[in-house]
Amino acid sequence: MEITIKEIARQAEMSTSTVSLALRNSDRVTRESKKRVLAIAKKLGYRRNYAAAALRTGKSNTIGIVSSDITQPFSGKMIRAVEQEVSKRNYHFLLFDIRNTGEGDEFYLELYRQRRIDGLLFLVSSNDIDDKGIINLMENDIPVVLTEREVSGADVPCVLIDNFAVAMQATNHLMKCGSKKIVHIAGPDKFFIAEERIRGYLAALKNTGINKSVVTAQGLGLKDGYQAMLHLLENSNERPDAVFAFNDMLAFGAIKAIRDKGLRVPEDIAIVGFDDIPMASFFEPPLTTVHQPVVEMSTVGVEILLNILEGTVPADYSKKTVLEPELIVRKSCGS
Amino acid sequence: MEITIKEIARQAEMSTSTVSLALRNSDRVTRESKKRVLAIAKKLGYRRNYAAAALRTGKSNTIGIVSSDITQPFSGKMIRAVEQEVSKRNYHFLLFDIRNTGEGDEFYLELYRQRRIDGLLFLVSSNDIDDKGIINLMENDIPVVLTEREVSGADVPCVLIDNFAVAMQATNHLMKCGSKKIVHIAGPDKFFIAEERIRGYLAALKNTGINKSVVTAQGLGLKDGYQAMLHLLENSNERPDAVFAFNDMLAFGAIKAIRDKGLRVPEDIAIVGFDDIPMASFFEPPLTTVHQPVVEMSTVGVEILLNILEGTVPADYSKKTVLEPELIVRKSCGS
DNA sequence: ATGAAAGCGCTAACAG
DNA sequence: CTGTTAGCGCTTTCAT
Repeated sequence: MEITIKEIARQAEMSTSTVSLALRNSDRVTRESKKRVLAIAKKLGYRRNYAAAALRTGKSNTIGIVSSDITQPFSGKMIRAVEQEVSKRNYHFLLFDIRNTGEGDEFYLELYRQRRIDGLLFLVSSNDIDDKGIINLMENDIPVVLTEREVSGADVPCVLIDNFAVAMQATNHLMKCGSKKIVHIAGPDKFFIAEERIRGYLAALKNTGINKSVVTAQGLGLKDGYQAMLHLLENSNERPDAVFAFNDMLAFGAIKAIRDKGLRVPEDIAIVGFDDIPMASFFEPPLTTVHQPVVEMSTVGVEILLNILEGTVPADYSKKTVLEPELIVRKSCGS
Repeated sequence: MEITIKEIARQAEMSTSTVSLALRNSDRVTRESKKRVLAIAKKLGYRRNYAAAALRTGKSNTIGIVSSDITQPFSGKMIRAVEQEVSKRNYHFLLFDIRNTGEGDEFYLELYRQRRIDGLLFLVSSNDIDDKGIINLMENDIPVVLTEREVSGADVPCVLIDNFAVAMQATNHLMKCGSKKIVHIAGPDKFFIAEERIRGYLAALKNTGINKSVVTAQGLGLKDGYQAMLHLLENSNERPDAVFAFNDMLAFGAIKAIRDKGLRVPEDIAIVGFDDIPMASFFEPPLTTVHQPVVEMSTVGVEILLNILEGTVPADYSKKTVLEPELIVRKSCGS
């Protein structure tokens, strides 16, 4: 038989409402009573039935996490950070890969109503869910927090890094290393951040006399980087001497293509990646790349969402949080 | 205002109980009535309140998924497969990284009672949760399914690959390629499968005259493979000419150590990995490794668990499902 | 085949 | 500060 507050109330000789309040540490209950209730609860091994509480309050203590692609190297890190933060604050989370949830926002609306999730954290930088979708969620009073992107024209809480600035920095670094013909392998169009990084790349090259050349990869995997690079090597009349890749996997794919063509990294072509996945430092040559504060990004995202849910948003709170990435210089651009 | 079955009942001029049955497609309701109910439900945008159903039935339509380490390359794949299967059958899942859940089984018992999860799927091959813990869960009537491991002496449903046989096959392959001194870099002791692979390695070498040599890595990362290999290279009087690594990341780490010592792969030292992560085919040299049917493993695991939950376990069901891994021969052992 | 009624365990007015 | 009471939305006897 499961222990309920009714049973505790009986043993403590109080009403269930007092027990309920005591259990939630309300200050409408005396210390004494709380102590008695807690003792009995502990003795009996009482566990709150969240389903009952959820039915009554309409709150489930559960948030939804939507990931771009849980298969990507750093998604795991983000999710683990989410788990830590969420459990610290006595919440749980339901995880969704956006590639499984179909188009648009109906899925999440459904989720919100059926499962009574309290809010939604998007770990998504693509337009698999677009601005309109996000706004629609907000208009349906679903608390939403975004990482890796923002919604222009609407005040949606978000936590970002400055992709533009760091892409510029990466490109500048390549120039500092002596590269004269720098190409950018961009992420697919559907990623908002791909566009920001393109802009950073272009800005760095402005007025330098260096030609601008952007190839868009088909996806985010090794294969996509390989193909993009191969295309570049086989179809441009002038061989690039440097590549700034949208992410490390594309960079690795590109390196493979470069080597397949009998060229060397960094001697013939220098490379900068993005993400600093574990492999980056172990690859030969060790990859110069941009380290993103992914753990912090997701942790902060969760914090903001839970603060909103609990009405404890700090007074000085700004909807837009910007975190600092860092260019990690290793060997793939020469030294 | 949320739409409830009460509202549907009012509009359909039936009782809530009939509506409830109709919505769940019971055959105690006429076709006609079902059709009417469904039409109205659709028109109104009715969404079942799972919290209420959970309170009433004690079932949450939610399972718990426990992962060894969501940061590992193939955890993402497994989890995505889980998500697909689970949502197909109208369930949800709560995800836990075993490194976040602390010691033993109390955590899951708690989870079961508080959140009313219906069952638990372990995607875990380590003894972070031990046999006793698993058995304890079962004795508390929590449906449990295991992947990547079994519990000796207890009939716990599990889905496995034959680590012993394939490790043997991998080692044999190395011999076939001409290696005479084959070393095994094993996974940490806490992984059950590490021991099985050691046994396979040893069995392959039995009566061949080849010395057996097992080094245990400290962890599963690149760094750990690097250190293990370095240790090997610096401390054994006779240099190995082949390495069978517990997984691909260890293999890559080992390769780095080999190269740092001025040796070549595969000319000086041949390598076989395990897991076939995406990088394996792109690495230089492309890595010979064991491909695990991870997607199938987790999909089957979920299927079994949900079948148990819904009482639809097939008659021919065997508690132990064994899946076939496959040795993928590439270039890292010579050709 | 359908309806009436009870109740899952909890929380929240409201009263005292 | 504590108790009484009602009810969240659903499922499930038990009648009819």
